[in-house]
Amino acid sequence: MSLPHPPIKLALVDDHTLFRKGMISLIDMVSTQHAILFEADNGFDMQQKIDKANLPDIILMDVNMPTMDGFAAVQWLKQHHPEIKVLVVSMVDREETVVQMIKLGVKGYLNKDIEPKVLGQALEAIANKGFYYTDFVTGILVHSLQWDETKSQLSASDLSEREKEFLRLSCKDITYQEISEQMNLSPKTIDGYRNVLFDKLKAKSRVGLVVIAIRTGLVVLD
Amino acid sequence: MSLPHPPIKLALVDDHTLFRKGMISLIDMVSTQHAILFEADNGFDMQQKIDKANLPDIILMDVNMPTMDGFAAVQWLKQHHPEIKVLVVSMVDREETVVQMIKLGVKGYLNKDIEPKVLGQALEAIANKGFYYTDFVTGILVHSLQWDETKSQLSASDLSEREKEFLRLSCKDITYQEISEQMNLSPKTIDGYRNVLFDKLKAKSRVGLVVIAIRTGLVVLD
DNA sequence: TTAAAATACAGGGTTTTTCCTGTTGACCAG
DNA sequence: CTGGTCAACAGGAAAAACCCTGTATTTTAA
Repeated sequence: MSLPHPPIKLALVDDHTLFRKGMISLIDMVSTQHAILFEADNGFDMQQKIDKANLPDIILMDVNMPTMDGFAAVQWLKQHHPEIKVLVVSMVDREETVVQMIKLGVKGYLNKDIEPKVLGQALEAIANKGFYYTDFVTGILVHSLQWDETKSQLSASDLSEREKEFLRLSCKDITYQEISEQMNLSPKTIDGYRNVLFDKLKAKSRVGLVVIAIRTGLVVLD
Repeated sequence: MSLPHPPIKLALVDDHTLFRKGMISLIDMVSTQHAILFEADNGFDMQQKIDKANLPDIILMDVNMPTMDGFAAVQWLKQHHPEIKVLVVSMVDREETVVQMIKLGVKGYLNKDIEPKVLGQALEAIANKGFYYTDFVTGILVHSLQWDETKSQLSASDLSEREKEFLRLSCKDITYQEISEQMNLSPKTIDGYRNVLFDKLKAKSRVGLVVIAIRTGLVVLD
């Protein structure tokens, strides 16, 4: 369980001093092949302490911090030092938070209540493979992809086949005139479909129709 | 590595007889606690052979099959027997295929060139935890979430802060008049923003703007 | 410092979208 | 057989979206 030969350069960004110190002592226990370059209280502090001539390989990042939180800090890193890998270590495990962080490109997301050896595994995996995602994170990712039919008040079955076809075409960069041609219907009939869908989806305009259709998964963009 | 006590009821859907037989002998090797209820050549065949009084716990499903492929078969199962867990075992590992299958709710996705013992682990995990996702699948999921700046010809940096704001508001169910008010600009200025974005995003209408913005990740729906 | 972008705005016209009311024929149930 | 619902369609008109040309100011880069 020892880390690879070139010492891994680490940095910690977390507003709780005690937690940072605890982390460091844990890392010391699971590995000798590492160096802590700096500790920071928040994203802003990190910006000040980061040394362009000696960048860390991995930054352990908290999410909730004053002044400049984890999201802003990761975004800044992505912009200015994209080669630095971020491992989030946070107490929050809300689906939205995890997904958002993954979207921002973090290489791992650990809950603060994990076993110390998992931390070692994560650091090792990120240093070698480039990422470390637990079953917990994967589960959230999978769940976030699946469109919960129950979560959406309107089920796809509330729409007729023809209405779904109209909705699909409404999400393309074409006029109703062209939609009527592709559906072999009069533009006036299209007028009717639009009106019933405005009512069913509670939209006020075609743009509303489009965003609701996409958000609820009724229409999938190609 | 033995499977849990109540024997797991399995079924296989794959158009290659030889592969099915091979799978079965492999499963026999890694476990004694299971029963193969039936084998099917494709989704349609599966529909015929499935016995409502004795449903399988897990179905091993191929993707590419004649008559009724894996996608259609999984969709049918989701509709008619949502309690059956599907483990995809396929040769294709295209990102889109994997993501699509996960969206359909499959509990695992294995490539056909895996080690036999991984198959045993997968079956065990699906029977117990309900899912089994390899690093391979997780990697694809993570990647599919991250908007590849290079994949998209237009980077977010090609748009000014004000233009991104306009785009964001354009994806709401409001008129340009209302957008102009929210941005504290004249409707005529909004006219200008629309025109430059039509040009930059190669859209022909506001709907085109919306779908491109969402597809490229320039705008995230709330 | 000077020219080129970028930003904000206007006039005025065309096209598309949206909304309202109303008709016709098909199909289904009492 | 008849009333009720539904899909398809129309006329007509107001609102919104779209398009083109042109101006003033500010910001940026050579």
